Amino acid sequence: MSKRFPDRPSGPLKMRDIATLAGVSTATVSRVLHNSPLVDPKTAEAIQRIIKKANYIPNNTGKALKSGHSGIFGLMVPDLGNPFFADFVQHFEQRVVDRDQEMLLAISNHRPDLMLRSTRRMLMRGVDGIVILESEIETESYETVLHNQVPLVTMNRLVVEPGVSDVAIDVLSGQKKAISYLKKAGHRHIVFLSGIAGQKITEARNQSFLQAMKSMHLACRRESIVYSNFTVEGGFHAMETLLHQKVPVSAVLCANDLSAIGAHSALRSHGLTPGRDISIIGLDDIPLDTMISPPLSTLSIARDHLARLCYDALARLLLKPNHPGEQLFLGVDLVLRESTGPCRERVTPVPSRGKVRS
Amino acid sequence: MSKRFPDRPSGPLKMRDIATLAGVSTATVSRVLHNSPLVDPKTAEAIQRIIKKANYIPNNTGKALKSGHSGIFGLMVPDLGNPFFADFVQHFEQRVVDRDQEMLLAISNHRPDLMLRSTRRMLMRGVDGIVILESEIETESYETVLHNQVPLVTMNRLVVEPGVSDVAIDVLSGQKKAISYLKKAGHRHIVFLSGIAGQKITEARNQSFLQAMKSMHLACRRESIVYSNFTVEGGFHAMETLLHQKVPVSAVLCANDLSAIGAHSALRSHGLTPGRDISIIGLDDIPLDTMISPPLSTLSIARDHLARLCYDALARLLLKPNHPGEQLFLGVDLVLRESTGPCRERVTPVPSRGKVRS
DNA sequence: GTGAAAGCGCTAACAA
DNA sequence: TTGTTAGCGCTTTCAC
Repeated sequence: MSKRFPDRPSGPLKMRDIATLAGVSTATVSRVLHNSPLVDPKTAEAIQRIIKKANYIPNNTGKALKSGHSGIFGLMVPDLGNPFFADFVQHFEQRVVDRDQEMLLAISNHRPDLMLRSTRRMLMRGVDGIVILESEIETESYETVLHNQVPLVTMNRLVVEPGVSDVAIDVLSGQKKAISYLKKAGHRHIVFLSGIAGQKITEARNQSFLQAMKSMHLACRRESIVYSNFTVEGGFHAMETLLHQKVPVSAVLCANDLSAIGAHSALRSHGLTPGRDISIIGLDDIPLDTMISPPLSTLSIARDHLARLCYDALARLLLKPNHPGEQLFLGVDLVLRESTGPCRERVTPVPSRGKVRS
Repeated sequence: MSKRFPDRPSGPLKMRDIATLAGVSTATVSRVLHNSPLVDPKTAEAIQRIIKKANYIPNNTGKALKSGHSGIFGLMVPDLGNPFFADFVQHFEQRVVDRDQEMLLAISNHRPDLMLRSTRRMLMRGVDGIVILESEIETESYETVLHNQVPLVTMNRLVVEPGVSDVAIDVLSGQKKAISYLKKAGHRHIVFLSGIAGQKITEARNQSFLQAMKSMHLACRRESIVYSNFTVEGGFHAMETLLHQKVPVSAVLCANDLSAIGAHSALRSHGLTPGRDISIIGLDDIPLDTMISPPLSTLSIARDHLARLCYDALARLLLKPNHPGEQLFLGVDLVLRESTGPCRERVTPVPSRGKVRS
C-alpha cells in the first residue's frame, strides 16, 4: 500500500512483479495463490518459491474491490474499561483471525454521535458485517446501516429484522435462579440495582426482575428497584443511597459485576460484610470478582460462547442474502462465592407482628 | 461493498449513481466530496443535497487503491485482560477516529506466531502504519514489516532504525523515585519482582533496578530479584515463594500492577498487611489499584500520553519518507497509597551488630 | 467549471 | 495449462 518511497525502485511488490520474475502472467500467480488445481505443479512450485523468497504479500485492497468482500468485520463496544467487553473483544478477535479475517474495533462509549460516526466509517471501509454490543441504538445510525445492506448483529435489543439478528442474555431465567437461591437462604427484601434510568434495556430488565420476584411469590415495592450506570462508582453511590435511606434490604441483585463491586465496596465502607450482613449478586463473572474480599457471587455470562454466538449469527446473515434475522439467547449460571449467605436482616429486622408492607 | 443482494437493483450506491442522479460526471461528485473550490457553488450544493438524501457513503476501498493510503493503522497488544492495554487501546482509538482513520486491532498474547500472522494480515489490508506494544519481537516478523516499508512504532525495545521508532517507559528514573522513597521510609531489604525470565526487557529492567539500588547505596543479593509473568497469579506465586524461603524483604517493587496485586494478595493470605508488614509498589496505575484493600501504591504511567506519543511518532514516520526513527521516553510518577509505609522489618530483623550481608 | 479517461492491484471469464 | 482482458470504485490529470 505504502508509497512512502517514491524514489525507490517500486515499494511493496505487486503480483505483476512476481509474474515477471517467474515469467508467467498475473493470472497464473493468482491461481497459485489460491491453490488452483489448474496450474502445473512444477510451475506452481516455482512460483511459490519466488513468492517466498521475495517475501511477497498480496494486497487485499485490490481483491476486496473486485470481489465486493473485504473480510473485515466491524465490532463496536461501549467501553473497554469493563473487563466484560475487553474479554469479549479478545474472543471475537480470535474467532475472526482464525478465519484470516480482520476486526475493526470502535469504542462507542454509549454515545449516539460516536456510534453513528463509527458506523459510517465502518461502512466506508467496506466491512462485511457489524456487531454492535450496545442495546440502545439510535434509529438514525441504525438505518444508515440497514440502508447499506450490511448484516448486523446486536445485543440485548430483542428486535429482529431481515439482515439483523440479535443475541440476548437470558436475564429472566438468571434472575429467577438468583432469587430462588436467595429466597431459600431466607431473604425477602431483595433489591434490584438496575441500569441507566430511561433506557429500554433497563426497563426490560426491571420488568423481568418484577416477574421473577412474582414467580417466587416475593413482594416488591417501589424502592425495590434503584438505578445506576454499570460502573463501580455508580454501584457505590446507589448502595450508599440505599443505606442512608434505610430501605429494608437483605440482598441486592445487580445489573452487572462492576456496579455489584461498587455496592460491595459501599457496604464495607459502612462496616458491613457482604454475604453476612447483606448478600450481593452480580452479573457477568469478571476476574475482578475473585480478587475482592469476600469474593463476589454472580450470574456468569460465558464470553467465549457469546462471541461465538455473535460471530456465527453474522456469518449466517452473510451466507443467506435475504436472511430474516434471528433472535438468540444465552443462558447464565449462578456462581456462588462469598458475597452471598443466609439472611440476617440486620438493617431493618422484620417486625415479629404487624403490617409488613413489602 | 456488499453484493449480498444481486437481485436488487444495485446494492450500495456508488459515486456513479450520484453523478447520474445529479446529471454530472463522477469527477464533479468527487470534487464536491473533497470540497474542491473548482466547482460551481450551485452545482456543489445540489450534489450535496442529493448525497445527503440518497444517504450515499463513499467506498474507501477504491480510494485506497488509487491513493496508496488506507487510513488504517494496525495496533497490536499482548492482552486486553490487562487494564493497562485495554486503556491504551481506548486512547489510541480515540486519537485515530478523531482523524477519521481506523484501527485494526490484533491481540498477540506474547506469541511470536500470532504476532507474525497478525503483522502479515495487517500488511495485506494495507495499513499505513503499525504500533506494536510488545517488546520481544521476533526478528522474522519484524523484518517482514520492514521489508514492506511500513512505518513501525514499538514499545520498550530501545532499538531505533529508519522507519522504526520506539517509545519506552523511563523505568530507571521511576525505580529511583520508588527506591528513594522506600529508603527514606527505612527500608533496606528491597526485592524486585521482575518480569519473565529470559526476556530482553526483563534483563534491562533488572539492570536498571540494580543501578537504581546502587545509586541509593543499597546493597543487592541474588535473591533481590525474583521472576514472574506480569499476571496476578504470577505475582501471587512469586510472593509466596519469597515468604516460604524466608528471604529478608521489607519492600517489593513490581514489574507491573497485576503482579503487584498478586503479591498483595499473597501477603494477605499469610496474614500480613501490605504497607504495614511489607510495602508493595506496582507499575502502571490501573483502576484496580484503588479497589483492593489497602490500595496499591504504584508508579503511574499515563496511558493517554503514551497513546499520543505512539500515534504522533507514527505520524511523523509517515510524514517523512526516510525518517531515521526516534527514541522517545515517557516518565512515571510515584503515587503513594496505602500499600507502602515505614519499615518494620518483621520478617528478618536487622541484627543490632554483626555482619549484615545485604 | 466540467467531463473523459487512465489506472491503482487483483480476479475471473473467456480465448488460446 | 496458461494468457488476455475487462473491470471493481475512486481520483486526477488533461482537455474542453
